[in-house]
Amino acid sequence: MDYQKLAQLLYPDIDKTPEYYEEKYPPRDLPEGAKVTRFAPSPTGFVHFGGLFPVTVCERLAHQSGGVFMLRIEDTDSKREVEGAEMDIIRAFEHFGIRFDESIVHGGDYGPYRQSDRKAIYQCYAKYLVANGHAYPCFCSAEELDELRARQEEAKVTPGYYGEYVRCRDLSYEEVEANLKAGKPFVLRFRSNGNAENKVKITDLIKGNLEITENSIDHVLLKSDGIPTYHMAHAVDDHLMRTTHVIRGEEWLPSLPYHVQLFQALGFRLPKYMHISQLMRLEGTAKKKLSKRDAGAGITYYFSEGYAPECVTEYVMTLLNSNFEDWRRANPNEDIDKFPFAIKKMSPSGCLFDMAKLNDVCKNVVSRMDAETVYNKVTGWAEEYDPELHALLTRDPDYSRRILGIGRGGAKPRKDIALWKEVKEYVSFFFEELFTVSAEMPANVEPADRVKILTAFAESYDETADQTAWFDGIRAIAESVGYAGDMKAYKAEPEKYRGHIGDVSMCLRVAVTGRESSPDMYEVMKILGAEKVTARCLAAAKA
RNA sequence: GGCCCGUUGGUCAAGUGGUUAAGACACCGCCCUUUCACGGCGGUAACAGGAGUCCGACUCUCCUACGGGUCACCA
Repeated sequence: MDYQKLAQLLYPDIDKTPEYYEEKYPPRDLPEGAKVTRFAPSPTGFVHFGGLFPVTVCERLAHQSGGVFMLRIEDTDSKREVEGAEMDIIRAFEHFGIRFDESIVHGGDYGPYRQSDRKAIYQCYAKYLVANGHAYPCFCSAEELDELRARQEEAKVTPGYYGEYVRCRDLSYEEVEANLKAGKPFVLRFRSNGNAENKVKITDLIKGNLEITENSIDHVLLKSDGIPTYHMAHAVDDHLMRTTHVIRGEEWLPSLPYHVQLFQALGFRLPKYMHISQLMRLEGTAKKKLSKRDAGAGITYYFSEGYAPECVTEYVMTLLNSNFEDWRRANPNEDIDKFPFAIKKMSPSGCLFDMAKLNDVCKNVVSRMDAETVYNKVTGWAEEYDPELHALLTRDPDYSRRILGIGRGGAKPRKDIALWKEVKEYVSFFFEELFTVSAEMPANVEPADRVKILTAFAESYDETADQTAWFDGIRAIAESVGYAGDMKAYKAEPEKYRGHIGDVSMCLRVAVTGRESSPDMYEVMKILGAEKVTARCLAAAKA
């Protein structure tokens, strides 16, 4: 068989050669050790939260080493494509501070960055493979393949197009020509020289040394519409874009031997591989892949809930590099990009997505922000997701900043807020329209005592008093109604008192804020002002 | 089912032949505090199971179990 002639028959319009592209996309001129990475999603209209993991690894590795990070759109499956999805992907990741150096919008010398725009390139290499006997056209119909699969399942053998089951591998030139003339569609298949009895040794930077069964299947390289499958596109694109590190989900591990063969057949140098484990969630006692329908699986969830992007990044980092939390404790205010990201610190096993941990990380990150930052971020979020809150906070920005600033900036900042969505509930009692008198009171305070306490406080509250004087006033009220003004005295002889100063404080807190948990009461009362404070105390006394 | 990857407390995890098997989240207790928080101190809780190698295995090998992935003209 004259493969050269067959290649010409199959792809008469392809006049470029691999040399042409090699020259057009030369090795990158980068410093020693610089990594070139890429994130390559399909524009399906759903941006998965899990994508943040490989993306973050790609971005860190590239930018930390003075390399390049690309975004390549893998739109070779027109059936799954969704309008506008490309921009959604870019916007989503940029929201989390991911900077792409090259992409369909950022440009770059190694494009096009959309696979549907690279058809001629793939076909050139397809033609090259045919010319070298590494690929052949297959005219089997979908029905024939279904039938083959059924037969293999029946016989309990590995399904697939390989070995004795291939039909089109050795068609003669004349047969191919006749099929083409008859207008029969064909796919281009890889002529595998692999043997399922053999193992290939491959090193994965995360998983370590692997021994995987050789690929013996003649996989499809080009679909009948001339568009490549993932595998072909991966080899051609990552070679031509000069990717040094292929970072992807571990679902690709089984096809790795095939990719190794392909790179060999194409004469490409193999890139380094890093396969990242999938994010899981717990269902009963079983770990399940975080799937589309789960809360938190879609990235838009984090927008609408009001997760600050730096909080999410922080959490992602704790899962990606096991020593990140230690580093953060040692460098609480350092820019996250200063963290030395290490491939070695990545876990080979999959982890569970832990919402509680995420929230804890959020609280820590938010607690480190100053009032101005919080104000700007919350209003920015609320503008889109909670117009009522936005209107409330922007009505009097200084008032809002004072509220959001309580307990902030000290050595032991409060950690009340994890998500912006929670801010409304948190600040609600500062706004009359959201405040409701609470009838709930500490159970161990007699209703009659409660009335006495609240009335006495309302009558004596002096908003000009300093914190000590203010508290002394409360202490005096406590003692006047038979409550211990000192916790130690109370603990020593609890039977001597009707309650303690803590109970009294709680009465005031509930009356003024409507809740059992709030920031520092002295600050809260000063911000609210004497008029509201006394009015609320009297209202609560009545209730 | 075949093939592949994985398995340290409820969760995330340190650990690379000899450790009282870190730390974080969650949970519980105590302390601090005017209270809720915050913070501090402490506690419950783990090497999936079985063989083997070795003076000695969480660490190495094998088997089993469990979990996950993959077997498309989808990525």
